Amino acid sequence: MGIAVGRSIKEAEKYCKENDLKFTPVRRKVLEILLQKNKALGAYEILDLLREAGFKNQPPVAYRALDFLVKNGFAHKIEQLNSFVGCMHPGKDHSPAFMICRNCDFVSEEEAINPNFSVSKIASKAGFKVEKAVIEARGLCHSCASMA
Amino acid sequence: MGIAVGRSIKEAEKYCKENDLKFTPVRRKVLEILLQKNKALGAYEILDLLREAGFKNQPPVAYRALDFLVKNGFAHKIEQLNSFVGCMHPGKDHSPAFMICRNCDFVSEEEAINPNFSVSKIASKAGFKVEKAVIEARGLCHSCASMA
DNA sequence: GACCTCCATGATATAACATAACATCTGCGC
DNA sequence: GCGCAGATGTTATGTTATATCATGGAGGTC
Repeated sequence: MGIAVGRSIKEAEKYCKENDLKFTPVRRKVLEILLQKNKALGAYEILDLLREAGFKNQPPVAYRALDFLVKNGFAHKIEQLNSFVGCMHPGKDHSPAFMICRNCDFVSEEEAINPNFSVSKIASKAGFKVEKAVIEARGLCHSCASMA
Repeated sequence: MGIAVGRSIKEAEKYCKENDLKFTPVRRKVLEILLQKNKALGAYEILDLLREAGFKNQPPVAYRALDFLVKNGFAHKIEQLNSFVGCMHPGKDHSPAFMICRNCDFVSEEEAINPNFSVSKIASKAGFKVEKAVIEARGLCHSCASMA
């Protein structure tokens, strides 16, 4: 396991302990999978990896764990891909924006909130109260762009 | 048919003529449905409405028409809902941001590009070249917020 | 007009993504 | 021990989307 992965897992564990959440074996394993693969994975890919690791592999197993991780900020769903990524800086209150490379499928997570950039600004013009913003860009990552 | 709907259909027709695209009966009907309902519709809802209108109703019928409309800017896919909306100002080159009301399901389309707001700004920090940006906010629309 | 090509449509099947519903187990407070 | 709440096991099904191959129809070319 990579050092960064281990650290993220430990942070998740700590956060759960502090907030009375159960960081059960399946949940931990799914988070490990997401962090280790470091790319967007579909629920059924995760399911396969769970089975390989000796867990049960009916769809609800993966979806429940993913719900938990997403709800608590340890993972995010990439709507365009119907897939999931581990969160690179859990715990922090954040507003992620995802950059999805159409060539290599790598997904990078950036911070979307800064003084010049806020979905709420657009929304307020429309009298809309934002609770959650999905920002996902498709294109080419630095390394794929330089190869082209 | 509403006046605005008729106008949008006419614009689509004109655009297709100018660009050598075939604005066929199914495609026109799907666009009409989207504009008339003025809300996000799933492919299978559209399929039902097509059947009622006397069209064939296998899934590819709807998906093909939707692909055409989305590709040419007459409609957009709302990724969070796996559904589709007619475009409020087709033809114009634009960067839409959607506001989805969790209470009434109404979807409004705003313009996301302005000097202070650009996904590309976030992306360039990461060396990422954006080709398409998905921006979708969930929350409460003005009228639902004021009722609460 | 016969022929060809291109794209749209028809039709069948299946893949991929997600959840409902209900049973069982487990940790924990009482 | 008992009951509660949340997690997991299990079966079934619902929902969204695409692959594939056959057929049709408009327009160009000879």
